[in-house]
Amino acid sequence: MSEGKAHLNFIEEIIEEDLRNGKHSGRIHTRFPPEPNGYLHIGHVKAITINFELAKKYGGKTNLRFDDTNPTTEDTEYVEGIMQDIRWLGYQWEAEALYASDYFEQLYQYALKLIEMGLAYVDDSTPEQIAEMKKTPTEAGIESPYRNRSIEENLELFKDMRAGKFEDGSRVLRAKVDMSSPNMHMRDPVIYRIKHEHHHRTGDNWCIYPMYDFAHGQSDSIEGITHSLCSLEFTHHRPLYDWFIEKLGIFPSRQIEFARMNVTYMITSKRKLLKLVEEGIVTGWDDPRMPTIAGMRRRGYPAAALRQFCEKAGVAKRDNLIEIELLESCVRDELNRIALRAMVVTDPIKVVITNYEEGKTEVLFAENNPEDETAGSRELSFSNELFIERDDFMENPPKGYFRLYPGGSVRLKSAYIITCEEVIKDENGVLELRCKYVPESKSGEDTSGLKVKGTLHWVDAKTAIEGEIRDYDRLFTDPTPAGHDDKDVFDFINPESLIINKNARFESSVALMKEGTPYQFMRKGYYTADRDHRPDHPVFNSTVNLKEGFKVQKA
RNA sequence: UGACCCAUGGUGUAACGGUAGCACUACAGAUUUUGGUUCUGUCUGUUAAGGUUCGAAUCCUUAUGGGUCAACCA
Repeated sequence: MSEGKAHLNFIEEIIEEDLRNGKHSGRIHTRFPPEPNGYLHIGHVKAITINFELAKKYGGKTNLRFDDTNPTTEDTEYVEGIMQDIRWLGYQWEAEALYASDYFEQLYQYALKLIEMGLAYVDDSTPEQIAEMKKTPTEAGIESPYRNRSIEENLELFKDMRAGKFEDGSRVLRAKVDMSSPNMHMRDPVIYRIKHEHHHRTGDNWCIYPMYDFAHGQSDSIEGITHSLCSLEFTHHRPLYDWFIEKLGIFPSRQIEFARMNVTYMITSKRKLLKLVEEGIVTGWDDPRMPTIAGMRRRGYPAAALRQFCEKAGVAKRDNLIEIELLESCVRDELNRIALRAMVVTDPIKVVITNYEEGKTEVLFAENNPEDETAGSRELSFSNELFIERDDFMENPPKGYFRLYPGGSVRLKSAYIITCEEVIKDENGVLELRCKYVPESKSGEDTSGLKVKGTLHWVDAKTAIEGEIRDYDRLFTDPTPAGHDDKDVFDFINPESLIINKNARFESSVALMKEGTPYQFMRKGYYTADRDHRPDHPVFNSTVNLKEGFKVQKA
């Protein structure tokens, strides 16, 4: 890392302050606490990196704890997916994955303790009545008629709740805090509800389940979490978090809130993401256009780039909207370093080399990665029939165009310099280009003395493999699709977010390429083989384009 | 209109009472067998008004703007 003064974010400042004061003997322990009810997305990546990187930086530990206190929405399927995603991001949690449901008995005991202290009561009111009595933020709430039940009665009722003697929704356990607090969360929050439902881990052992507020802080405390990092919307929960810890006299974990990350052209609403899948706008949770970790992985975004992105985006408490260009920059930066180069012509136009012996095939060599000598080189076949990109030829080139045009010369990457001598057309356009090559201009041993402006990618028509390229663009046409009061995100679906091209010609080495490995198709962009990829039928997903310094205006 | 949080270039984030910096973006230029990479440069900023101070992005006050909170969700 860079020398000089370290720029600490506000969480690091708090941690270093705690370290200076010898708090918790210098121990740092964080946690990532997803609810297993969906797939992880870009917003979670932020939370994951903050928790794991902070612990790493200060020699601490990070737990993975599933916040599984609501059996209605949770499932083991999600547990598996979440663990896979975190591992893929490059993080390893402390020991085994933990579950809030492992603490159900302990939490129950805490609740009994609270009742015994006169700080919790069973309320028989309906949900509507409870909401009514809470009133509004500007108006003090009123106390429930059940608020002053005796401790004995509360104990008996709560035990009966656990024993399954009551119907769902007929009663709840509430903490006795302050019905007139300006903080709505302190107005006697519900801490246990009755749900006769099957839990993905505890099965049918319980019919009462703790609410978030009664599970999260205590779980942190049980695990000895020192710094419990969460997003800003939990700020109002902190007084309650502290209240339970204080009344119960348990380990004082500290909650710290940061602003969650928003990225242009992306949405993170679970409901809306689900709708994209259900309506078939995308092919699934791992569609390469999805902001899910699974989607970004399939798209070809490297885990290191995602980590780098979060680090560069920083952490603070103000609302933010980070431009997706920063993410793409991180992706390109990483890919430029590691991606092997290859040549693929996406929209082929045939080139015949008139002065090259027909039937002859020559082997040329091309470096795999100019950024990395150890990446070695590969073989390319060359013959009198080639393909180049349709965009790389213009009959009437504009000023500043230095690709191929009638009478013009270009270098074919890692091969020879060619000159266009004849254009064969029909009414639909250019059919074929007839060119001469310069034998002395062979790449690496060029004695021709010729200098050309342009270098084009190409493939040998005789050995090229035909295949498919799936070109992905932003899913939405608006940078903040969810940020309009008068419009829905579905009003901003980009109709061209996926363009499938089945006419691409790949150099023959594509047969050796593997799913998930990043490649740079020279002068086009970064791509990764999809799971549908086969050696004889290539299928690649576009990850991100190369930066373009020159744009050809289409006629 | 109750409480709480926040306000630095187009975007994000630093500066902890003492030269407003870095990154992304955009735009130039150099290098280049990828119009990529690399390198160099340019543009643009402390929400406002008062106050404290030799000195304020930073401390205080007020205003303005934005956000959050009223699930038996997390």
